Amino acid sequence: MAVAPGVRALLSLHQSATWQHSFGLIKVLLRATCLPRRLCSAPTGGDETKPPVNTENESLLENLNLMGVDVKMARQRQPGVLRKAFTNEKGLAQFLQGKGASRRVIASIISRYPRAITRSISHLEQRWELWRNIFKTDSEIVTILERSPESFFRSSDNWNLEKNIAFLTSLGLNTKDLHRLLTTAPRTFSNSLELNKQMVEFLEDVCAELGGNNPEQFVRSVISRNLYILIRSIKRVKTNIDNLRASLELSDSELLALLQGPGAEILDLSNEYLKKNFNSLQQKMASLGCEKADIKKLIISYPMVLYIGPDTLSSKLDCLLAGGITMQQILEKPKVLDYSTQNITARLEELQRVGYDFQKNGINILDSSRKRFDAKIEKLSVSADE
DNA sequence: CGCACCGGGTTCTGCCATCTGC
DNA sequence: GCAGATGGCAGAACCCGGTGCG
Repeated sequence: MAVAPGVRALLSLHQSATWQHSFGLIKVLLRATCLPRRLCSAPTGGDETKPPVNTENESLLENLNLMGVDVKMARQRQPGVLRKAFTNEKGLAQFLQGKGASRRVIASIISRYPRAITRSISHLEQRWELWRNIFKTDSEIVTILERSPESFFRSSDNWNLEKNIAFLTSLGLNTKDLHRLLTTAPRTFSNSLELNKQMVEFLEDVCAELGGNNPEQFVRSVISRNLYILIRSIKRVKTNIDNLRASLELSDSELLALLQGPGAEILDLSNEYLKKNFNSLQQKMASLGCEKADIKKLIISYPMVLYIGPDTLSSKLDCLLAGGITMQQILEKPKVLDYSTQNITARLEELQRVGYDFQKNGINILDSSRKRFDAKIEKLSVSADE
């Protein structure tokens, strides 16, 4: 999964004369990449002199307005960019247009992440090339940019990006994993290599401390199950792990199994939220007559239950219980909690209509796709008519 | 054939705080 | 003291279908 060979050469070129450090380069770039007439904004009347501080670049504002950028929003987000003497809004717009972005999308990107207009064309080309190592088409990238401009533009360090790709690949993540990762949590790739390494090392340590014998596999498993893990702080993940262990009184092997299994999904919840949900779950279940062991069993077999907010969970449980389902059945088939309260309510009504017997048939029917559920109901209705 | 088990797909940014380098 | 770079935070589920087994 090596990065395209040409990219490295391009990168080192760029490194030796960066946008920020060479005014000469800026001028060359501007001449090369912008339209002839007022390529890029310069302060009114200003020559090469810096504009007075706290003064916005008028011609830049004009350009942005013409491009449909929400200048008010841009000012609110990154006021400093509007004061810059030299920017590359037109070059950026042309570049993105060439990749298939619409005028509206380009304006939206700049409005939400103004610093994008400080990136040079060569920087953009290099970065795009690196993303293209993972995405098959430009339009996929445009979609991500529209969704999260910051993920693409926040860092000016293409070398770091390249190193990140190499690092993540070295963990044994395949192309498909990287694709999912960059699609879902693009910020991961703008993290410093060091930060990503620290999280990986932390996870490896967790695995080793719990007696796991394959830390690399553990890390792959956690990342694959929770694509957001690398954009969380170690503190957050560590606190959640510690809290889970303490509140469930888990042994090392139980915790290890939980973390590399379904538990990975809840590691990135905010600490307070996880704690709050655990407490309210505990309270709710106690009020329904559950033992401590029941709670532990539920969370180990279905940690996603801790994802559900107190109100949602409470109404979901009430709804199931009111429909004639027992807590014991829910504990056996917790996946029914996956479905929305609305969905569950509607299904319970339909099932009641055809006289479905949960005691006899179990509750698995609630955990099925819409298609399968409807087919089942259809069949039950027919046989009831006979 | 019907069912249960199980894993996968979708998704998650936009703001603020803190440093750093000029 | 600036703008840039980067870390970190809050927010909060739902649904589908392949497959293998009885």
